Parts: sequence; structure tokens; C-alpha cells
Amino acid sequence: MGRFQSTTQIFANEEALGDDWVPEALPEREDELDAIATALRPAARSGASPHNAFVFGKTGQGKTVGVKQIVREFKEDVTDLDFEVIHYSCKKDTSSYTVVANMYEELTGESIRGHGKKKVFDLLYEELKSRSETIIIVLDEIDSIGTDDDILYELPRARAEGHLEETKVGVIGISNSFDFRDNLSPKVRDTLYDEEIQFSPYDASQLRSILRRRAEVAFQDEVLDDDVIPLAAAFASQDKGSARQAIQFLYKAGELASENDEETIKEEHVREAEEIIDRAAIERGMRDLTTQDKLALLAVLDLEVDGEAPARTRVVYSRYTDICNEMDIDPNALRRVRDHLLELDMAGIVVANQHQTGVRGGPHYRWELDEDLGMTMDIVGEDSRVGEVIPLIS
DNA sequence: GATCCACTGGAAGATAAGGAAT
DNA sequence: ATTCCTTATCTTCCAGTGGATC
Repeated sequence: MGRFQSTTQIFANEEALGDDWVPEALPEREDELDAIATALRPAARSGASPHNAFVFGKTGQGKTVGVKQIVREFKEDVTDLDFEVIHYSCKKDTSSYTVVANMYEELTGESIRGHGKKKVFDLLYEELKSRSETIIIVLDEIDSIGTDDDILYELPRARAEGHLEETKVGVIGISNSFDFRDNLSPKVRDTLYDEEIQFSPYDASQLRSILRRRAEVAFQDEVLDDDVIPLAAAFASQDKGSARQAIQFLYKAGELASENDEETIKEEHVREAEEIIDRAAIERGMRDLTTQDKLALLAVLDLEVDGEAPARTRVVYSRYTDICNEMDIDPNALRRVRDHLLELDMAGIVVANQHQTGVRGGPHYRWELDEDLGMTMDIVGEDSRVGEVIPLIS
């Protein structure tokens, strides 16, 4: 039998399990979708400026899909208005400046990096002006710009400031992080906060219904064991409550069953799928680490091996300086290493537990590995430079 | 209950690197 | 070339926190 032939048919339309699949409806998010629609209603009614809106929620809660669906409905229902929707993902941008420059590049194909800030904004306004009377700008993953939130202040006010004469702009910001809202400058809150919409994590039963709808399309009839969907939903809801994750579990489980030429997807496939996907997530997080990040990780790893985790920052730091000396690298200051550790926490590799009850009082962190020790060691060991040190610590 | 002190996190500024305009 | 702009990384400094200690 050929490499690409299979005796069993598991999938019917596996696209339904892909990341870019836009479902027909999101019954679990009706209220939230209504709220987004409310923000756009002024434009639909009379061509007035759409309100601004801010959408919050962790990854995999249907924020992007929800906004896209509302935009689609808007396009279907509103036919007598000269408008345009710009969906821009800020994932790669770390400041307002790069958002503006890259968005301009995406719209026109022309790079304008290197210009002054004002020039860059002016160029974008010119471009927007030339496009449509009403423009809805969706800024996805806007939290990646951190505290540099100029663009969120400038864009909604552009018309009032006279940068855009007839063009009406509405901004919909999508953020994965709740902290981002708290860190916004007050002037941004005033201008941008017409509407705030929260997407709280799905619970297990919502995840089950989501999975059932997808499975209906994706799989052949009768290939799913009864406990497959509940288990995938349970795994995901225990972790992040993310639909994306639950769907990944289900997809991977289907692939595993298919590869093994099995007639049905079984519980064990889901368990195996969860392991594979967890590992992939750590690997992805680890690819972007700098050398200093990895050194900080090694210190935590070392403490974990010695059974001394979770450990305080001071302890991790002294282990870190040892490792640096071992490798002939200049150690960073403690303040900096703490930031590296917090980055590892963000990447989901290390967990920072905040305590208030220290030996001497005051707030402090305790650091430990998030994932299985052996697995993290495996992955870290695959990095040649850092891998050399692994034998030293274990 | 005043003081101690290990720790956090914000801010200021140094340095390096890189693109655009002059 | 030089100046002007950006970002990223890292130091240094320091005010604030709050249980422990006296």
C-alpha cells in the first residue's frame, strides 16, 4: 500500500478543524457578538462614525472569529455605504510606530520605516483618506504593543484633529491580555472606550458543543468513540478554556487514529494528542528565547533537578551566575534576570508564583518549571549551545 | 507599633544597531 | 558622512510593600 493510502476513512472535511475555519455561528457568544454589532450600528444606520470597541479575552475564546463574523454580517446587510474594513494583526509589532509603518506597508506595499513618527502617521492618514468614507480598523492582538499606546489615542481622534476630513474611522481593538486594559493611559481610555466586550473562557460543556459542531463536519459518521469529545473538552477547559486548543486535541487525535489505520478515534488517541501538542507549544515558546532567557531557564532547570524548586529570585540568580561563570559569559544584573524569568513565565515554560509571606515580608516570586521536567530538559538539550551544559547540571 | 529588610517594579539613561533623509 | 529617527538590551537607582522582629 502506498505511503499516502489508508485503509480507513476518518476525516470527511478536515478543514473544519483548521485554524482559519470560520464557523457559521457562535451560539456560545451571542451576547458578545451583539455588543460588537452595537458599536458598528451608527455606521449601518446613517453612515455616522462607528463607535470604537475593545474586545478582551484569552486566546481561543472566539474573539477574532467573532469580530470577523460581525464584519461579514455588516458587509452583507449594509449595501448603501462606501466603507472598508481593515483587519490588521499587530502580532509582530512592539510599538505604535511599527504598527503604523507595517499597516501602511500592508495597505500599499511601500515601506516607510525610518521616517519620523509624525510623517508616518500623516502618510497613513493620507492613505486612509483616499480609500473610503467610512473605515473600520480592527487591530488584532493589540496588546503586543505594550505600553506604547499612541496609536490607540491617535486613530480614533484623527478626524477631530483634522487629519481626516470626511473619512470616518472606527477602531475595534482585540486584546489577549487583561493587564493591557489596566495599563492603558487614561487619555486612551477616554477616547477608545465606547464599548468594552469581555470574552470569558469557555467551560467544559461549551467546549463540548463547539467540538460536536466541528466534528459533525470534519469526521465521517460513527468514527468517534463516546468519550473522545468530553475528554478533549475536559483537557482544554482544565488548561486554558481555549476552543482552539480543544480543536487541536481533536484534530491530532484524528490524525493519530488515521495514521494507525484504526476505524475509530479512541480515548487514548486524545491523551497522546494532548501530550504532543503540549510539547509543541513549549518548543514554539522556546524557539524565540534569547541566550539570556535560556541561561535563566537553565538556572531554574538546575534547581528543579536538585529538588530545590520552587525557589526565590535570589536563589535562582545565584545559580544563574554560577552557570554564566561556567560558560564564560558575563552575567546580567539581577533586575534584568528577573525580567528574563518573567518572559519565561509569559512563554509558559516557567511559572512565577507571587507570594506575600516571605521570610522578611514583602512581595516576592517563587520560580518553578511549568511543564514536565524531562520533557523540558529534552527540548532544551536540543539547542546545541545550551545543550552542552545539560550534562553539567544533571 | 515602630523599625527592619528582602524583594518588586518603575524610571532614567547608556549603548548598540539599523533605516531614511540631507 | 552626518543627522534624525526608531527598537532592543541592559544598568543603576530607588520608592513602595508588608510580614518578621524587636
